[in-house]
Amino acid sequence: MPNHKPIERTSVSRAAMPPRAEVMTIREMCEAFEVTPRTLRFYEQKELLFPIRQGTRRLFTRRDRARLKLILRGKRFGFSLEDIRQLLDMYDRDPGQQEAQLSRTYALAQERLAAMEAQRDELNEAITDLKAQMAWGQDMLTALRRSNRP
Amino acid sequence: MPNHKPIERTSVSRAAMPPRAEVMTIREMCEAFEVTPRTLRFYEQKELLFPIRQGTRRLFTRRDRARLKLILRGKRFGFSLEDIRQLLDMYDRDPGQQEAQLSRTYALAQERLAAMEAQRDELNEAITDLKAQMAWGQDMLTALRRSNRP
DNA sequence: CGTTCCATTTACGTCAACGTCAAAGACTCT
DNA sequence: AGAGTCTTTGACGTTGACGTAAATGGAACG
Repeated sequence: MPNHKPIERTSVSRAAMPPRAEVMTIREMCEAFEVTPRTLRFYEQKELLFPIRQGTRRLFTRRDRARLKLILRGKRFGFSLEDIRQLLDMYDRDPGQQEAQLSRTYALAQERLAAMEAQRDELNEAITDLKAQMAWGQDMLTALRRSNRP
Repeated sequence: MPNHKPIERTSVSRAAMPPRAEVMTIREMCEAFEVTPRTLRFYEQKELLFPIRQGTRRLFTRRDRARLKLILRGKRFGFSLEDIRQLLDMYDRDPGQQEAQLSRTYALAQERLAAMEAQRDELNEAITDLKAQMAWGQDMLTALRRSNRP
């Protein structure tokens, strides 16, 4: 029985690094952001992230982390990955057009907001209707039970 | 120029039928329920509908119409077609177990309701957050505009 | 040097509810 | 009999965001 405690192989080198590591491995990223490795590779392939390489291994920089934050935020709002890519791209291309970029982003956000509110309203209508149906079913059930075993 | 007015080919035979036609053609169904032919054929293939045949053509009975109504209602509530099929099947199998059937349906409806409410809550949170982000962006924009052209 | 354990690459699979052809009837009017 | 207009069947395509499996590679531990 070699060792009980799993050895943290890279614990020495990582402990020697500055408190907030410059780069993170794929696994560290996964834990930090609650995503799978597949997701990170997928995002790289879709040009949403650009991890550097140490040999063949990916190392995610602060930039990648900032981007991933934005990606996950965008997803919550219902933006597609393609939408998000275009936005991030825009900010990357020329770091001068701040105003134009922000106003473009704002416009897209407005669209999204409207869509989300529409969806919520539909959902609420459906919920209301379902509740009505259920009330009806409830009554039906009571009546049935009464007649089945009085 | 043969005729301007499009002739209703089946107008005679259909006019001869009782006021509320016993069966409907696929096209009539599509118009009545705002679905495509593909949808109706798909539902038949999935054993949600059972139109009879006149030669090769489908004729949808009152039963089909009742089922379709339920199918579309179920869809609004977020039930999958498979869920719906099972429910309809259940009611079909033995028209005796009314109480058991209704109570099963009620239970499923409760699940659905909970899911829908959860989804709505998530959506609402996202909406709130997006609005917050947008307010921030709004401020940013104002500040940028002020500094860009004062 | 061998074992272990990651990581990577590649590529096909998934899921739902249809959409979108294409080819071949089928019906009716003329 | 031809023309025009449905209808049907069959089968592959679509969409998004990954999941999953297989084969390969490399690094650290012992």
